[in-house]
Amino acid sequence: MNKEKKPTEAELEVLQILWEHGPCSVRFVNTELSKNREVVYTTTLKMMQVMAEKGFLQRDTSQRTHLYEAIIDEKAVQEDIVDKLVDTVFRGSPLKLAMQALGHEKASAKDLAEIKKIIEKLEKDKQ
Amino acid sequence: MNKEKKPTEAELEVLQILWEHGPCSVRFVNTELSKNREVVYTTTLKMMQVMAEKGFLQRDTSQRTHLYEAIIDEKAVQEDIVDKLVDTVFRGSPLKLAMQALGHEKASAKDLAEIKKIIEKLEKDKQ
DNA sequence: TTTTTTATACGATAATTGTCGTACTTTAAC
DNA sequence: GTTAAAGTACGACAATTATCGTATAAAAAA
Repeated sequence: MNKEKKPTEAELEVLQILWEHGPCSVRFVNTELSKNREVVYTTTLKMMQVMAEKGFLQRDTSQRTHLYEAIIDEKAVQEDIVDKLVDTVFRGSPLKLAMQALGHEKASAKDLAEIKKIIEKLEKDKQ
Repeated sequence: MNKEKKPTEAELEVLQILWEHGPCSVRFVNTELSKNREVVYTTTLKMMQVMAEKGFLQRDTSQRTHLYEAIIDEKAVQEDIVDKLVDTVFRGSPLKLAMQALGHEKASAKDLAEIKKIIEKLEKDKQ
C-alpha cells in the first residue's frame, strides 16, 4: 500500500504524535515537537506537507487550519523497522534485539513480568 | 567516546561485517556486501575511507592492501539505536519493541529459556 | 476599519549520503 | 621488460533531508 518509502527519523517523530492524538493541526504538532527540541513552525509545516505528498498523511483543508491525519499503519511501520534493524544491526537475531530492548533503562518491572508471561505462553504452545 | 554521530544505514552494513570478521580489506567487505546488493568497489572503498575519517574505523596501511577495523563498540551502537527506536517508534515502550522482535521469528525452546533467565536477572537487578 | 495575529504556500539552501569515474601506483603475470 | 591486474586517492555528482525566510491570505482584535 504505502510501503514505497519508509519515513525518515524526523518524519517518525511527527507520525508518532499523529498516531497518538489522531488528526492534528500543524500548530499542535509543532508544539509537541518543541517539547523535545527547537523547531521553527514553518519547518514542521513544510515537513507535514511533504509527508502528505509522500502519502504518509492525509489532510483536511475544509477549515482554514488544516488537519493532518496519519494514513500509514503504525504496526506496519514498526514491523518494517524492526525487520531491517534485525538484519543490519543484530546480525539477524531478533532475540538479541529483544534482549537489548528489555535491558533498556526504561523497561519497567511490569514490562518484564508481562513479557515473561508471554514467553511462558510461547513455551506452552511449543509443546 | 565515539558517539559524535551515529552510523548511517549503509555504514551499519559495513560495520556488521567488520564486527563479525575482524579487520578486513576493502575487497573482502565489498564482496560480502555484494551478496546482498550490487555495489561498485570504489563505492565501498570511499565509504570505508569516510568511516575512518569519522572515527568509526581504524586502518592499517602498512601493507599495500589496507586493513580496516571497527573501533566503535557493537553493543554501544546497538544500545544507541534501540534507545532511539523505543523513543521514536514505540512511544517509549521497550516492551512493545521486544514483543515485536520476538514475534518476528519463532524462537527455539532454548532461546526462550535463555531470555527468561535474563529477564529474571533483570528483575533481580531492578530491586 | 485598521492593525495584529495566525495560517498556508513556496522557494532557496546547506548538509549529508551514496554513488561512481578517473587517475595514479604497485604488484603479479606473461 | 611489458602488460595486465589489483589496489588507493580524490573529486564530482544527484538525490534526499531538514531547515527556514519571505510572501500572502484570512481571521481576530483593537
